[in-house]
Amino acid sequence: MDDHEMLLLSNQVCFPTYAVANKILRRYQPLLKELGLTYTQYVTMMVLWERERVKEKDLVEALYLKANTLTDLLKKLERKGYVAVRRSALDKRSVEIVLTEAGRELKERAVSVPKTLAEEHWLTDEEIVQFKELLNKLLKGDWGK
Amino acid sequence: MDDHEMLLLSNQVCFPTYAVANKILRRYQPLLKELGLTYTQYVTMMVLWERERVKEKDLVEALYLKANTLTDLLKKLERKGYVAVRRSALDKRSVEIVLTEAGRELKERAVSVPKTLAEEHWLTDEEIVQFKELLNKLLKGDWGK
DNA sequence: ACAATTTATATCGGATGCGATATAATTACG
DNA sequence: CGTAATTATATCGCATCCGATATAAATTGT
Repeated sequence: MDDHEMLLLSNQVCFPTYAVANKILRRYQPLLKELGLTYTQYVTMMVLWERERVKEKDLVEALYLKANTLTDLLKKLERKGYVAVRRSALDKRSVEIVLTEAGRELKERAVSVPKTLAEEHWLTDEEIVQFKELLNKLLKGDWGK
Repeated sequence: MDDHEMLLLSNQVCFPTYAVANKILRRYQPLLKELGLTYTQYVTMMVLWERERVKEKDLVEALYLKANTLTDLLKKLERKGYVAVRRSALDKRSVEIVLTEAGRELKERAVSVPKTLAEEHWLTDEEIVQFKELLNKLLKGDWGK
């Protein structure tokens, strides 16, 4: 591949990944709006629904985000009453996030989101498996710090 | 799959897509900083390097973005001197974007970006083909408007 | 013990990205 | 022909994201 070709949009992997991520986000937004959640708030809640209680640090790892991105987001989730945020007693640098009763209740309503979207069959079951394997390889790779 | 499983982060397609897109963005940023471009400005310039001259409307389609996202971005690229933005004479609603000489020169320096990243081999050649096919199917799908 | 380093968050500023809404130009149509 | 509908942008406000930098607490090394 020569220099010219290297700069063609169609030869990039980054570009369609970025475009698909944006497109997925746009599809989720109207559904999440009914729950009063943004997309990042939604995936954050997903971790809480699985674990009930996590350190901010573990959340950062689980979501592949940076701590500063989560700081504000957690405050917003706290204002909405879905989580409690408190300094850990054991390690006063650390922050613990705990699911509240309201947060637990939200889960019941949230089920409709993956249900609705699963019915749209963007990919076949086999393609989904393939796609997730590739995405995982990219996520685990150590090229992005 | 029951309701509980449906809300596991590990069963989502959206989540790793979103995480990978963010990770890719983070990897590009330091390289693009040397060119004085942000990621979206970079992909916009890619279209210009291919076509020399486009309508804003066509740019919106090519980049899978919304017009309002591009309006500000184009002004910034214009301030940097890489493009000229003008109302079309034929259709005064429409805006034409034209690559400038400085924009053309930028291309020479930009080649280093895909070159550097290609050397990092995030995926094998075969996986890249597979991945792009899946991404394309998702991009072409009519579920996201 | 205690100075130096590391770790976990918080703050700030810059750049998106989008929906909702507004505006101006063009097209459709009765 | 003139009004209604459509199209292409522009504005505004909100919610991310991130890098750089700051701060406080814990850990390490001597």
